[in-house]
Order: sequence, then C-alpha cells, then structure tokens
Amino acid sequence: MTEDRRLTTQGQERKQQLLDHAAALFAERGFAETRVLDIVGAAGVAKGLFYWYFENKEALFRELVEQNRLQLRRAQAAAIDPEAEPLLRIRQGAEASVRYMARYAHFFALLEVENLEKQFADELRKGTDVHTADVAALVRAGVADGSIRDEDPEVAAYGVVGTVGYYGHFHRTGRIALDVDELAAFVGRFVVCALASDEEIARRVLAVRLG
Amino acid sequence: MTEDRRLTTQGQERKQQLLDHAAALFAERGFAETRVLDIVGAAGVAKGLFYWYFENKEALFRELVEQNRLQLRRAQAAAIDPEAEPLLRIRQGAEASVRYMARYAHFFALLEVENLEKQFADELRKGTDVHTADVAALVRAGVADGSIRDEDPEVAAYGVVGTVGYYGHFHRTGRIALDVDELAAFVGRFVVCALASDEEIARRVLAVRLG
DNA sequence: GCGGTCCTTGACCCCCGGGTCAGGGGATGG
DNA sequence: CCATCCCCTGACCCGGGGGTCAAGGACCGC
Repeated sequence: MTEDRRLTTQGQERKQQLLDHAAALFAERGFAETRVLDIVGAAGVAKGLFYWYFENKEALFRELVEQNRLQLRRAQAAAIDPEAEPLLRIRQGAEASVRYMARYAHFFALLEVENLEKQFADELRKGTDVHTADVAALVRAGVADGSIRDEDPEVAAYGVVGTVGYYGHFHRTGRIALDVDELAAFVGRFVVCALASDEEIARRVLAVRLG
Repeated sequence: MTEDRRLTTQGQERKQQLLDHAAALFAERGFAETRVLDIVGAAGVAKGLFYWYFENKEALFRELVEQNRLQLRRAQAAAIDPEAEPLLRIRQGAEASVRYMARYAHFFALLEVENLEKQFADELRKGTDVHTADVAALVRAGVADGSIRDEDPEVAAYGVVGTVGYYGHFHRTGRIALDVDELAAFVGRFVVCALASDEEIARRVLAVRLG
C-alpha cells in the first residue's frame, strides 16, 4: 500500500536513508542475500516502517535503479561537448561513464544484477539500451562523415557500452590497479582505437585534452 | 554428505542429468529463483535424490561452473595456432570464445552470476582471471615485438576478455541481430583494431582467414 | 539364495524471512 | 482541544523451500 503517499521532508529523508542503506547492503552481499530486516537494521528503524515507504523489496530496488540511471545520464550529458565531432563525443561519454562508475561503484555493483535476477532483466536493460541508442547515433554520424570504421552502428555501440561496463566492473572488483584517471584515459584510447577508421583520426581525437 | 561417492555409470548419468536441468533452469530464471524441487522435477526424480549427488544447491552450481570453464578453455586452445603471431592468436581466441559462448549460451548466462551472488565471486573470478592471464601473456609478447600498442598488458587483456564477454551477453540476450559468424568476425576486428599498434599490422592480422 | 553397495522415494521437520497489523506518538490546523 | 494526517514500533502470522530420514527397490558378486 504505497500508492502515492505524500511525504513530509522528514519522510523523504527517511526514505532516502533506506534507499542508501539498501544500496550499500545489496552491493556488499547481493540482493537475494539482503534481508529487509538488514536494511531497516542498518537504518536503525523498525521493520514495519519499510512497508510504509515501499511496496516491497523489489520496489525499492527498482526505485534505486531508476534514480541511479538518471544520475549517470546527467553525468554523461554534462561531459559531452555538443559541438565536438562524433568520435570525440563518444570518447567524452565513455571517460565520463568510467569516472562516474568508479565514484558510485557501489551503485553499479547493483546494476549488474541484470545478469542474474531475471525478474529485473527488462527494467535494467532499459538502462543499457538507452545508453546504447545514444552511442549508436554518434557512431552513425561518425560512419557517415568517414571518421569511424564502417560497422553496424548498433553493434559497435554495444562495444563501447560493454567496454565501459566491463572496465568499470573489473576496476570495482579490484582487479585493475590503475587509478580512475588512468583508467578513464585508457578506456578512451581503447574505444577510439577500436572505432576510428584510420590512425590519423584516432590521433586527432586522442590529442584533445579532456577536462 | 557427498564426500567421495563411487558412482556407477547410471549414477554418473543421473548426476549429469541433474546438472543439465539445473543449468537450464538457472539460465532461464536465475539461481536464487530456482528451487531444488524445480530441478528434480525437471529431471523427473524425487527431491531426496538431489542430496545423494550434491551437498546442496551451491555445490551443484560450483560443479557446473568448473565443468564449463574447462570446456571453454579447451575450445580456446583448439582454436589458437601456437605458431601464429600474438595479435592473431588473440583474435583466434576471441573469435573462438564468441562462438563457444553462443553455442553454450545457457551455460554462460550462469557465469554472469559473478556479479550478484557474492558467495560465488571468488570461484567465478578464477575463470576470468585465468583467461585474462593467458591474454595478458600474448599482449606482452605483442608489445615486445611492436605489433601491439604499448599499454599495460594486464589492463589491455581485460579489454579483450570484457569485449568477448559483453558481446556474448548482448548476443545471448537477443540484442544483437547478427548471426554467430558475423558476430565472431566483428569481435575479432574490434579487439584487433583496439590493440594493434598501427593500421598495417591490423590489416595483416585481419587478412588471415580463420577456419 | 544372501549380503552389500548403490540408487530412489516422498513425507516430514523446521526455520527463516516476507509481509501484516493494532496501536501509539507527535505535529499541524481548525 | 479535538481531528487528522504522517511517522514509527515490534510482536505475530504464515508459507515456502532447504535439508533429513527411514524405508524400499535394483543390481551386483559370491
């Protein structure tokens, strides 16, 4: 029973507390292994209160995902220079994503649930699919102006999204010793080299310093 | 209580049946959502029998992973020409992995559990880590002879493993329309372009026809 | 036939964890 | 000072699913 509660400021804060603690716990031990009791325990409130704010555990999870997805999208948009050429925009987006994922690593551990909990697959696919569509548009533009190798834009876009995601994952799980700046730069080089139609273009795009 | 049972031929077959049905169910609806009862139900046997062959659900899962990991490694080894130059070997390994993953898609849906079920993280990391170490050795050789861009071999290797894994995932979940041959070829191009130190080398390595 | 090992069954136990609910307190406004 | 709407509590209910077990084949070698 959580139709459309009207929350006071206090209520909103409490809700966010629960979301935050839940995120930390999910990231630490996984969704299935996290009990509602753990979440309320971490937040220092009684179990019943959980159901004041959320329909159930899944609903909380969905809300968490949505919040997070929007934040990432905002971070990407902020990093991309709308005036720049397509391949550079792709590089900017990729590096920004890596930075963002490193910063909110605990959130992203969550998104990977896509793989296991089939119940969330559709929900979570939306995130990558939207991201992929963005990149695909850029690839299409790059192929059109000759700066990107002539590959299927959709497929190539998955390469960018995948590379960013995988490096985020490996970094998060401590298997890549690089610091965030180095990693972001590396991923930028990786995707640019993978997509550029020739060395000249790759060099040009990589020469740009990103702030 | 499954110490070291001596299984008859029939016993081994029954055990494999359970493994197969479990794999299919895990892939279909996830590990946590699959009941032991579902598994034995699919295999058409009683619940108690499950515990004759396996300590518990997790033990079965681990066994499944191990079986599968070894199979992939064998497939990779078979596809790689030990005489070829490093970058070409990487390409061969990557394409073989894509093919293998497409063929045993249902198995691989499993391996992605790495992300959510923290209890299996270590177990599963072993798989990717071994694979990465193999690729890293090839990258090191390629960097040494100048055919591969001078990047940290470990980090670059994660790019290959990640690319293969992600394309496998996207293909498996129906988001890439290409057939396996096209996808494998694409992934080959992607990693070769991402790693090659110049166009000439990339062209040379990509010119080789793979059987 | 007889003992032994392997295989199989399904009812049963039992706990854990999701979800509920009756009740209480503290604001705010009329 | 009553009413109302949020917020909060924790004991309780209850089902599901993991794991057990006593018993009963089936097939073997002897």
